[in-house]
Amino acid sequence: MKATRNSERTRRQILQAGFDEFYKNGFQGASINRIVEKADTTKGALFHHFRGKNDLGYAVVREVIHPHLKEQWADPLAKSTDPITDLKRLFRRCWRDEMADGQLRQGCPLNNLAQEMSPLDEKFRKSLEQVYVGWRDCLADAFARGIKAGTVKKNVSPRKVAAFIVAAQAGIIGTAKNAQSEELLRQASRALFDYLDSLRP
Amino acid sequence: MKATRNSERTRRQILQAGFDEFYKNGFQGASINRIVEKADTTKGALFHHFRGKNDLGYAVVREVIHPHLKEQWADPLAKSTDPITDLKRLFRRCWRDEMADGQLRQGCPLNNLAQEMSPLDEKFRKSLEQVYVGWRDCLADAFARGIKAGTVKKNVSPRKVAAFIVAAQAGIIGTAKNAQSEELLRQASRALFDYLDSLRP
DNA sequence: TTGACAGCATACCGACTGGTCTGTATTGAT
DNA sequence: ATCAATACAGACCAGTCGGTATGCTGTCAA
Repeated sequence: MKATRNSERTRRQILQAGFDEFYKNGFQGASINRIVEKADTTKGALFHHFRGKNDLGYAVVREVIHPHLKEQWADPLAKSTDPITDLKRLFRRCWRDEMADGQLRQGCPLNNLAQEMSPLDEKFRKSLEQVYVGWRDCLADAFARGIKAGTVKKNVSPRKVAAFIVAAQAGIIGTAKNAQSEELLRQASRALFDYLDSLRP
Repeated sequence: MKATRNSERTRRQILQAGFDEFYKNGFQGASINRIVEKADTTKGALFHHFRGKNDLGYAVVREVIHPHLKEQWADPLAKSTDPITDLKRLFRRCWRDEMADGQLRQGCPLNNLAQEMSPLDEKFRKSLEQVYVGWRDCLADAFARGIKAGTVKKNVSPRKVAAFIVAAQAGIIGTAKNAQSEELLRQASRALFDYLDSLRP
């Protein structure tokens, strides 16, 4: 029995437990029974707040993953006029902070879900793509400002660079996770930094 | 009833059906029942040739995915002394040929399995990592030869470049699959080509 | 105080899962 | 011809899956 009935709190607990379970086992490998157990509630609550497993998945993308990514990556770059410097700092911070608590093992929650679910469920794909679009747009805008500010070469295409950086980032995290190798993470990152530096005027 | 009893043929049918099913639904989403149905055989046959679902997965990586990747990517580069030119040609061929039959929808079979299974099963991770290591080593060797032949800048680190290219390739295919966009695939690829060109002497 | 309804708990459901077991047909060596 | 051993076939199993139906309980407006 709960301390006091609190709908919003229950919902958040289910969302968080869902995120954890999806992150750990993938969406298809995730178990609703384990989710409600971790959330310290029951199926009645879950199916009261969400229409089903898929719906919970969309909500996790929208209400857990997206805000987290936005806060961690998009917001710090929102007004940057020197994206190369700022990106390198963000990457370094990410490797240092987040790799400690399991990113190297489990990879990127967004990319994990995308690789697994986007071919299987169109709504999933669209939910996830929205996050990617936001991240790419943010990067492209930052590079456009960088060009204006003279911190980036004039003849680069912001959208092209943004598309590549997002892809490279996902790929680096993914291959490093499979190799379970910080060394590989560092090697690939240094190469990415080389690429970024090649965009300087 | 089969035309004639043929152990090797049955085994190959199960491997191929397993590959198809894993590729389409992911490993956890794959169904043994569907696999034996597609392979036009029964559970008896499957469990005669393989110890279980996981064992079939390892075999698919070893005997289907690895040889295919090797033939398609590693072999053509095995003796290259101008990896930048040859890689660009291989990439272009890949986008043209394979994107037609579902690579844009389903992504890279190796990377799909890696992202899903490597955190969940150490044997899976090692099987997959072997393929990645082969691909990276092949690339690194090609760049080392390129340096000697003067087609690549002297001061680049072959291993670093190889790690980055493999990661970028996986990332590009993955993000393009999620976006379902050939345009994104081309944008990111052109940026990768820019990077490759920056390694010229 | 009393309905009315949201918020949840629990028992339960059919479908399907990976895996086992037993039986049988085919094969190759002797 | 005989005898194992191999190569399956198909019934069967316990367990888990996502999802539902029903009913109780706390909350709050009237």
